[in-house]
Amino acid sequence: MNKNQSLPWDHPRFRSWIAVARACQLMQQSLARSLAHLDIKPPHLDILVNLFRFEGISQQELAHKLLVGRSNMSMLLPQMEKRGLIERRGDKQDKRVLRLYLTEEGRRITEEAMTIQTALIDRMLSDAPIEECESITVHMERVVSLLIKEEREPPVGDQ
Amino acid sequence: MNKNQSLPWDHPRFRSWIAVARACQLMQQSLARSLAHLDIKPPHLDILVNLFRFEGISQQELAHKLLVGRSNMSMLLPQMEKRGLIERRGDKQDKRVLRLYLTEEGRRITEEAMTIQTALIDRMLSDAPIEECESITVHMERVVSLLIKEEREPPVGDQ
DNA sequence: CCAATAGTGTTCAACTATGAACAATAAAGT
DNA sequence: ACTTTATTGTTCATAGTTGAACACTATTGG
Repeated sequence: MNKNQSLPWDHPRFRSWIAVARACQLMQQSLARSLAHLDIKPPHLDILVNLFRFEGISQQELAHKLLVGRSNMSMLLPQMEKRGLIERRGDKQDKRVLRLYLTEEGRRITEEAMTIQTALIDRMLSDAPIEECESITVHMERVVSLLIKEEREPPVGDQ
Repeated sequence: MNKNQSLPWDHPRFRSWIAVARACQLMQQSLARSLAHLDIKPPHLDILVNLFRFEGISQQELAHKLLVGRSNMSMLLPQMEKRGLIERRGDKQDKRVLRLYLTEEGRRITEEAMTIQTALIDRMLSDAPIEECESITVHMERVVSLLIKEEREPPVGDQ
C-alpha cells in the first residue's frame, strides 16, 4: 500500500498516455490555427471528412461516428448548411431522418482542409516509421473498442 | 493533383492519428465516469497530479504545464480551494504570485484518483508491450515539442 | 384500426474553456 | 526618483458541448 513504490510517472504506460493526451491537445490547437483561413474549425472538418467518405449518412449515424451527442449535430449542421458547405435532404422512406450531402463548395473546402491536416500529421509523425504507426493504430483502435464495450456494459466490479 | 491517388484514410500516419484522437476522446469520458464518485473531473485531476509532483508551483506555471490559459486556473482553483483540496498562499518575495499546495485531504483524493487513472490506462494498454509504450512516449513527446516550437515561431512557409 | 413503444432531430439550460481587458505588483530605463 | 514596460492573477463576454425534455414519425402489438 506504499504509494511511493509505484508513482504513476514511473509507470511506462501512464507516461505514455499522458504524452498522448498532451499531443492530442496541442494537435487540436495547431489544426485550428491551420484551418482558420478556411473559416472552419476541427469539429467542422471532422464532419466534412465523414460526409466525404459516407455520402447520405444521417445525423444520428454521423454523431455516432464522431462520438458526440445528437444535439451537437443539431447545432453545427444547420450552420454549415447556411454556409453552403453541406445539404440536408429528408429521407423519402423515413420522414424522421435527414440525410447529409456535401455541396461542391463543401467538397472543395474538404479537400483543401484534408490536405492541410494530412500535412500537419505527416510533419509531426515524420520520425515514426510506417510500421510503428500501424502498430499504434492497432493499439488505439483496441482502446476505442474496449471503451465502447465498457460504456455499454459497465464492468461489474467497478467502484 | 488528383486527390483520389492519396485519400487520407489510405495514409498510415493519418489513420494512426485519427485512432489516437478517438482513443483520447473516449478515455477522457471514461475517466470522467470513473472519477465521478470522488466528485472531481479530469481537469481537476490534472491539477492535483501536478501539485502532487510540483509543490509550491504558481498558477501561471501550472497553466503552462497543463497547456491551458491562466483564466482557466482562475476559475478552477478557487473552487478547489473552497472544497479543501488545495491551498493558495501568496509568495513573500513577489506579491503577484500565488503558490499552490495540496491539503491533506487533497493528497488523499489525489492518490485515490491516480490509482483509478493508472488502473484504467493499464487496462486499456494491457496489450501494448512496455517497449512499444516507451516508443509511443518518445514519438508523442516529440510531437509536443515540435508543436510548442511552431507555436512560438510559426513556420515561414505557412499561410 | 388504435394504443403503446421506440427512434430521429430540435431546443434549452447548465457547464466549461477561452481570450481580451483590467488591477495590482515588479523590473527596467531614464 | 519616477515613468515605462512586463508579469501575475481576475473578470467578463463569448462560444462550444452536453443531457434532458420535447415534437414528430415509425413500428409493434393488440
